Amino acid sequence: MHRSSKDRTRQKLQDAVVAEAVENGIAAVSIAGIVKRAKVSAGTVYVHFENKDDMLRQVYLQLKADFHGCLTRHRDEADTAKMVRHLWFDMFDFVRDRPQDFLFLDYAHAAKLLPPREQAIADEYAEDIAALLRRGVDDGTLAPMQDGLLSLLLVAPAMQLARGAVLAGRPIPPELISQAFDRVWLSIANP
Amino acid sequence: MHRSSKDRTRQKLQDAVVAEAVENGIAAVSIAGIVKRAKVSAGTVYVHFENKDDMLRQVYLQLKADFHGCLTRHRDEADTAKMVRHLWFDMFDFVRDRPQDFLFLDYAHAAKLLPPREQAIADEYAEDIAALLRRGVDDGTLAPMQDGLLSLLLVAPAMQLARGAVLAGRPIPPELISQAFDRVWLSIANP
DNA sequence: TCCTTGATAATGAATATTCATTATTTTACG
DNA sequence: CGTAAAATAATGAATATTCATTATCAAGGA
Repeated sequence: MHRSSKDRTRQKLQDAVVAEAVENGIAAVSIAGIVKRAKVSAGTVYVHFENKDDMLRQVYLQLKADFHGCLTRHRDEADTAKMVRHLWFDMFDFVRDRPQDFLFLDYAHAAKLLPPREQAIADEYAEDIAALLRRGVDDGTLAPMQDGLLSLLLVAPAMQLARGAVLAGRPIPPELISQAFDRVWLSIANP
Repeated sequence: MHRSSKDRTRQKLQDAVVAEAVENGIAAVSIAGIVKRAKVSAGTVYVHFENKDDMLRQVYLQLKADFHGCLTRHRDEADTAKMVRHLWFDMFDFVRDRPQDFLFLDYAHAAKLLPPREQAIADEYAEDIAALLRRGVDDGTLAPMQDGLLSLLLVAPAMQLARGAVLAGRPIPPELISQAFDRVWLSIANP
């Protein structure tokens, strides 16, 4: 099997999709642009994907899974305060290492790429984070509050901070990540 | 045949653009879909706008201005704590009154609709909010921190809360808005 | 030899845009 | 006033364009 070659082509396509989408917006991604960037011919796309929409969907789901895997790397950390800290910093590691992929996730969310069934899979990731945080409420580390509010207070500022930095094309200074976390912690901690 | 005044037709088109974009994603808005929804003929679009992209841009800029005007309605309130509270609750008023328009703004942001020149105009709104908050730092009400962090801590959770509620199609209970504000306030207030 | 990819061209369906015509409103002038 | 002319808005069928997709054939590597 010439498997490795096939995988590499797929990865080239995925990277090209991300780059095109980030540069011009998802609405403007075209097969022509993608194959030009990936240095691949048009027909090759249809060896790997059913069609353009399928390609966008698959890339999105793949990155979404990568991202969530990165965020929850330390889900087994018993000390909730530490676990939440890891969650925060791991997210910025992903953003530092794969800024384009991160932006694509951000854009794709607003582009209605997924049909309900697959959207439900994506939504489970958010629910998974919420469940992790509930552990913190149960053990008294985090303040009890309405469902979903906790993850919102934690995740929204992080995403916004990352988005801003990536768009501006500059790295996020570690001390800013740290400072932001300290402020956010004030809003979610159990006093 | 009955003719409505010019700006009534324009408004119908704008509403149709928003509705179509929110329903299927901005990538999928088509002239056909818009004119069907607005109950006007295809040619009418080109009476009001140069072309499809121009229409999307103008709608976006209009809504962006509306939204910012709503947020900063109480910019002259001398008591910064009160002013920030107003900012928060006025935003949710906008979301309650015009949920579709709000979602459109959210989607459009990720769709690279604007060329740099016009994007700069849109960016000034964020800078305006940041400036308002700096007043709060100067008078000791808000905690001093890195540039932009303050507005991020305030605005990101609000947007996320609103987005979630609108997508789920349910109104945001006032006490949730209030509770969220109290938590966010902990992260931005000067102790 | 078989599988994957590259290059190129052709197809056609979707859809953006044009424009001559019709409808309505506003203005000007008796 | 009343009404003709001018200005403006809207129409929608016709046209132009874009672009995803398919087809074909050649080449290269395991």
